Amino acid sequence: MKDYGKITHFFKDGSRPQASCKSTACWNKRNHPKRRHYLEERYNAQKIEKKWQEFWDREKLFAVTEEAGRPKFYCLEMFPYPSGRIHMGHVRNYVIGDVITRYKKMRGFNVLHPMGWDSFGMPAENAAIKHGVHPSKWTHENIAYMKDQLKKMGLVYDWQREVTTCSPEYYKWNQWFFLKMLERGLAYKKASSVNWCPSCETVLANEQVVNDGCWRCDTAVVQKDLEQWFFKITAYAEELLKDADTLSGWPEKVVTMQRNWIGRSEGVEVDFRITGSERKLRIFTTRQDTLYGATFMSVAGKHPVIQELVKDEEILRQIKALSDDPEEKQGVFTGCYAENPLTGDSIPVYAANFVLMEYGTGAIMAVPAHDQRDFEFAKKYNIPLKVVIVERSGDVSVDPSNPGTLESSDPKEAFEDYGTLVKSGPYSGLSSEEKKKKIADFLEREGLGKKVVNYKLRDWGISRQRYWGTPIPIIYCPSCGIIPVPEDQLPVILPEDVHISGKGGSPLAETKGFVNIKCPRCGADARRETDTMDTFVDSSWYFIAYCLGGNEKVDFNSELSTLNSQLSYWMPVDQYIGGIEHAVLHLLYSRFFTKVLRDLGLVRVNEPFKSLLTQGMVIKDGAKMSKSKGNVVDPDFLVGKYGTDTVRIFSMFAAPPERDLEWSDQGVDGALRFLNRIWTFIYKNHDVLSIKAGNQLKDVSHFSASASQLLRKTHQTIKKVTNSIERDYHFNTAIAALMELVNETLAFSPSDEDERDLLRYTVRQVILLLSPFAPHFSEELWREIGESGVLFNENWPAWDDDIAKDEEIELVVQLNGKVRARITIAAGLDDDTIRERAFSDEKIQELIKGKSPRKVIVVQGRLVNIVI
RNA sequence: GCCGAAGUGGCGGAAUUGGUAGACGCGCACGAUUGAGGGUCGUGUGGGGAGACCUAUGCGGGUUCGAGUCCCGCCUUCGGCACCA
Repeated sequence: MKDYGKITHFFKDGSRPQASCKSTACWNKRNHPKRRHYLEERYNAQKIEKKWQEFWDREKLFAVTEEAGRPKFYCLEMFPYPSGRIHMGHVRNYVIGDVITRYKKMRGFNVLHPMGWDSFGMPAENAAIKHGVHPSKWTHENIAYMKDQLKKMGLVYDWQREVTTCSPEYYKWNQWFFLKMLERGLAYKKASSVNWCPSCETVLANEQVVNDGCWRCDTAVVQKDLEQWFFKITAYAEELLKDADTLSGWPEKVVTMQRNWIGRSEGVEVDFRITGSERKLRIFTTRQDTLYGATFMSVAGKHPVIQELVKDEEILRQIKALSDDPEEKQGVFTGCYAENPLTGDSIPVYAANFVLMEYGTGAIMAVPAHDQRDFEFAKKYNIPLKVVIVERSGDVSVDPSNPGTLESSDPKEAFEDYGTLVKSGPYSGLSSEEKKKKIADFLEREGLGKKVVNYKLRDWGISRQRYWGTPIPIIYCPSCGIIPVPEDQLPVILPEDVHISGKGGSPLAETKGFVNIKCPRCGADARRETDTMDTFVDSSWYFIAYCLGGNEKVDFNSELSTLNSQLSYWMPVDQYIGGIEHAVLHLLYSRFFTKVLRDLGLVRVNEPFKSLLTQGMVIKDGAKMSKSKGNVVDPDFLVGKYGTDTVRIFSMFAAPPERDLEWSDQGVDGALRFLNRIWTFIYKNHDVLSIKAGNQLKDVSHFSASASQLLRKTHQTIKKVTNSIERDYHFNTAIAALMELVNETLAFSPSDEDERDLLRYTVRQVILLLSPFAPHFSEELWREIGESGVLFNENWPAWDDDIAKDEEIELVVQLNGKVRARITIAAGLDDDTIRERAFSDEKIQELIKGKSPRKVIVVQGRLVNIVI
């Protein structure tokens, strides 16, 4: 175990950062050579930040190893796509993580805080098309630049664990997972109608279509029939849903979005016999209680039954011509009739534009009286309604034989609620809920149907017709068919010498050296798969790669026991921080991958992320920062102008992390002012403060009122800052509390040596509390007050509740709930005494003169309310 | 349409279990320092009123000694889903 506490020098070569008082006005320089200033007179952020960044980097202070018995904390921020430069959203995200990391470190945790690059993806290809630079070169240059930016922000990571998803060492394992999933039937290929982005010229998964547009470029998505590879995420639908209940550290909003996305519904599948045919039409419904009310059926335009049974060309033409406008219900009568299995009624079968082939069975029974869509459809095509459920109306019981039907009363809309059944044969008079179960049982018993569970969640299509991604390790052989690349031939390297034109299809298809290959089974000429994987595959397990030591160290074939000891030490991620935009996409895929990896015996956790913090956007002038709006703030510029500590303080102070943050240049000035005031104060009081403070105060009994107050405030602040961080990472209130303490500290003038001790003690606590937020600044001041260790190896300050307790409190005296007086009393008096004090107040006596109070309420530490 | 979150000074935002509304910061005003500006420091700052006081947390009700906080009904804004049978 590293003993950080014993570091006495600063750099490995034994040199120390030089004390640097250049001020000629500094008398200490002449008179007290042994107590020289460490600080310069003025706060020069650029200078000190560079120094400490080099120091942290050189000492690798955030390199961690598993230490059995020491509590771990895995703090993770969503890794960036290396688009070229860090933006303010990154700054906010990563500063939050850095503050948590430094805080947890000071609380004694073994903190894993890694960083990497989500470096496969379209912008690299676009750059290649536009500027003729190879995606690889472009990506690696961006990574180098952005890594430097992160360091300049004072973010500390275990860079030894860095991952870069576009490197073969990394994407090899994407391919390996693919093969493992193929073996288990979790990866498969099928032809289907897919979402196609004409601009990106690639397929998109369902989750990646946002408002009918591409999640990346907003281009309208079209449907296209293609063969592509899928991951069978639906095999885990039930578990993903069930385990959503265990995500107590996640925002409820995100969990709800995932539940809705999975979209579980319980119902029955029922077979309807088609009149004059052996063909049965299977439908899915969750409202089998309305089965008696079915007056027609609807099937999707693409339903196979149409091809089988409809012979009339004109009808087929009309079905094809059905509009896909969601506003307008449209249908065509197929000429077929079906039999209701419960009533034997013959009802017409329509093709309808609102029935989805992809959900359920692609066919429904239509109950216009109890489903709004069916209702609208029935009205349009003059199909009769049959009311089978009526509202339960209090104590008025409905006579099942004569329900007073709504049929004649021409309802305006369908009655979709549960209620009491009418006109439903033997089930009449029962409640919907009761009948649902009975009918389901009956159908199952009679072989007419079965209970099923349906999900909205679709399998995850991962094929992308792009170059800059992980090659799918598959070979197509004319005689052997689809052959997986043998495991020992991984990775299938993405060739570098390709021509990227941006015109149609993947460039890999035209790269002969890549495509043409011998079949590993029979040796015949064969072709490689030229699609690459969705980049969300890369980000679905990167948090596991970090645990194993980063890019080069990942090896899932190595001894499982070694793997397991690393993974079970670090996993799950204790705190994950990132944008809400991944609420479904990345977070759902990662949960799925974790479960698959668990079933492969690689990890032991069911869920990857214990707690999730979704930070708000950074906005300016009321809108999200964007080039087109011209309201972007450049982090490089800010750090150059103010220094990163000021930027960090403002970012953490201006709003709680989950809310949007309105950027304010004047607010940043204020943050700098705050730091400057502390700096100047410590510099000016050098002769008092440069003496190292003890951890205990000697004698506080004779303290002046102002000294007692400062001591109390110090402990109150430690408590408040700690609680703000622990409770919900509300750094804004933590910093506000620190500002209050600083204000009081600066106003304090000690009157003797014990009180000077107090000042030293308080300043020491301030620096410790400030250090996660303004780390460079704090390290510098730490030296000035005679300390030598590294700040984040110090213990986080503790408070004493007895000292933090107020001795005197101001009490509000209310008359009938309105504040009428304020009295100052000693803390801890009993109710009777407090009441007495309240009544003896002159103003109160005046106001209640002659009246006798009806009631007096005493709230300890708060107020007295006299009701007259 | 359905689901969820949020509405507090000129602005960003504070307010354990219902208990002093507006902490902290920005801005603004006045004063000090300075030749001047900037910077820094001090004082003040929800609205109304000379004042005692009155009035204020989107709007309207309710519960309570007491409501930003709890309940009912609306309005607005922002997110998510949107024919899922």
